[in-house]
Amino acid sequence: MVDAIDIELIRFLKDNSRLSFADLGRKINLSPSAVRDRVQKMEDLGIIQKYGITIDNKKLGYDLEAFILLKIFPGQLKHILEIIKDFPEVKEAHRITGSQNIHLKVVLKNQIALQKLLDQLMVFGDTNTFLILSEI
Amino acid sequence: MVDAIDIELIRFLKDNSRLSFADLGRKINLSPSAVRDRVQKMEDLGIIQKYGITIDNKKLGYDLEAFILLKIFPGQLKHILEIIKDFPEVKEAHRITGSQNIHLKVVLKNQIALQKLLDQLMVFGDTNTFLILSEI
DNA sequence: ATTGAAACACCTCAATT
DNA sequence: AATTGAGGTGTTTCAAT
Repeated sequence: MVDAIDIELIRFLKDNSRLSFADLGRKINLSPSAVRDRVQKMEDLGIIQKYGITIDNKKLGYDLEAFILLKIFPGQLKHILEIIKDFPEVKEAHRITGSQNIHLKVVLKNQIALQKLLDQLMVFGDTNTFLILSEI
Repeated sequence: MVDAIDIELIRFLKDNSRLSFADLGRKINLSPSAVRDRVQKMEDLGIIQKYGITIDNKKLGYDLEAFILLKIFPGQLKHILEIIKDFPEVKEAHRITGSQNIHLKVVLKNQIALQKLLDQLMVFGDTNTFLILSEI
């Protein structure tokens, strides 16, 4: 289904998703067409889900990043699952195990924006916020 | 520094980083050269940090994803900061505020792999693990 | 900062191995 | 599955505005 060459392709695309099929082929000694077939196969199988970019949010004026754990109040879970991705500040949302049921990664301009977001989230459950100091 | 057109370009590239400059130009009515100059400017400024892909780890046999909060033992922080990214299971690592100082996102084949990872991390601090049930 | 044009590279598809 | 070759498209560079 996926062989060692596919894993190599994934490795190079993870590092730079804008590499051309020709460039990828040169790196692993394969023709552009063969590379194309393999990449398309992985797209069709849903192994490659998306080609994206990483942005430096600080440089765009979003100086605050945080993880928020939510312990949703009884009966509110279905509702919050429907609306959580409509918050533009929420970049990632996961359901998790434990006494807290939702894990968010949020990006914000400043503490005031965080406060406003927490005010909104408080309606649905108890919040536990961890500010991100740096990437490692 | 960055104007509304740059933000538009970022928006399209976030959705599909393999779009050609010509395609991007068609979407926002700009010449390929102009698009290229703007994108390169954002790369040079470090606003665009990386072109990457999103992988469906489950389809590659990595069925387990988790967040791990670490409360590092006194004197161990410097050491773990140096080695944490050498763990192949660790996909993201952040320093955070709170009584726990490090937040990890890890991807694993199964519970046994998680157990082995936790055994290694226990040396440096107390661990608190949240399994990821699903993305929202 | 943007446009336009020419040379070059790349992508795609079909035929072939 | 991979390669090859051909036609169409995209990219790059540079001069001009």
